[in-house]
Amino acid sequence: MFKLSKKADYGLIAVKHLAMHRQEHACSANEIADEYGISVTLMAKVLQRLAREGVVVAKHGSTGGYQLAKDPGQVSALDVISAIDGPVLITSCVTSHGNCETTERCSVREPLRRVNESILGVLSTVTIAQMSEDTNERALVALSGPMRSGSHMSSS
Amino acid sequence: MFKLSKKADYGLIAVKHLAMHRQEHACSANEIADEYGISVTLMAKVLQRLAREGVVVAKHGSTGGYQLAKDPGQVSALDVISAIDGPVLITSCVTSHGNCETTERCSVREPLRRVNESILGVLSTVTIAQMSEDTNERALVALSGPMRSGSHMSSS
DNA sequence: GCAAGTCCGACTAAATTAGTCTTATTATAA
DNA sequence: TTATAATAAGACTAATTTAGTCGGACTTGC
Repeated sequence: MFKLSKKADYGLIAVKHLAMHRQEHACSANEIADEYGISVTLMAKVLQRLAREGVVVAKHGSTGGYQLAKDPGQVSALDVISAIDGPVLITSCVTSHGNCETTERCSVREPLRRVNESILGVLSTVTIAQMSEDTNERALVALSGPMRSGSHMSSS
Repeated sequence: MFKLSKKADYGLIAVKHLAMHRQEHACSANEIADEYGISVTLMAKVLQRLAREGVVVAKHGSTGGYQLAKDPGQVSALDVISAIDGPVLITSCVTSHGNCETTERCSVREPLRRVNESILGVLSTVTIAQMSEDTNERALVALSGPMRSGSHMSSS
């Protein structure tokens, strides 16, 4: 399809959570997973991947957990997504070395490469800090009423 | 991941081919698949999907084949992709009715929805006509030399 | 030193996607 | 009218990707 993997999704949730508890203690995978009703082991897996890629830092031991490695304003959604899923490429053809078997005859490659860069641009623009701000707004709205339908129509 | 499906890829190739042979006879699935070295049956499957969605029109019979339903300038990459893969949604949460189990607690939904719309915007901007133009440029360049590496660095 | 709690990496299972095969339908051409 | 060449559609298999699990290693605190 054209979808973010669930892991990347969880990764964004986790990183956002860490951003909002930045000044406090390190958050364990257990704590985060519990808060959002996600499988603990799966969340742990996502976090350790983020740690390996340097997005978060892990602290071992009984009081351990994870913390953001950088300032929330310095971490983009693209950083998180590509840390978990690898480089964002909308087609296999787009990769630097990648030539699919259709190679020279395939003329959609160049236009798609341009589209790919646009998407990278969008994703790298959005920072964790922005996503956290947005959360606060929504939380306030949620307090004033349930607000189910309406207010968001997708342009299909 | 975050990748276009192969079928969508093939769909774009096929539609582009049809755009470039617009004034001529209808192109059969066999002809297109052969030209790009793709499995005939798979290409047929992709084309019949595009026909069902109204992107191309099918002509039965011995001199039959496929033709573009609209002007190449009126068909966007998004039209082709969503015809084959369904609506483009970067997360399952983004859908109109869709509430993942994390529902209210998940605060990444709104920011991601915005990102999703940006991507839709990019994809709907690119038309088949543009992609065909681009092809012609590349063909000319290909004549003057192999040109392998260089000229495109991805921002990773 | 010992125990509790955490991270880490390899492994297995499930779901999605890619691709194939077969049969039916349609329209042209002889 | 009959043969031929094309699309249409569905079931089916295989491969890849993604989701989720398990046991081991490490660090802290008692």
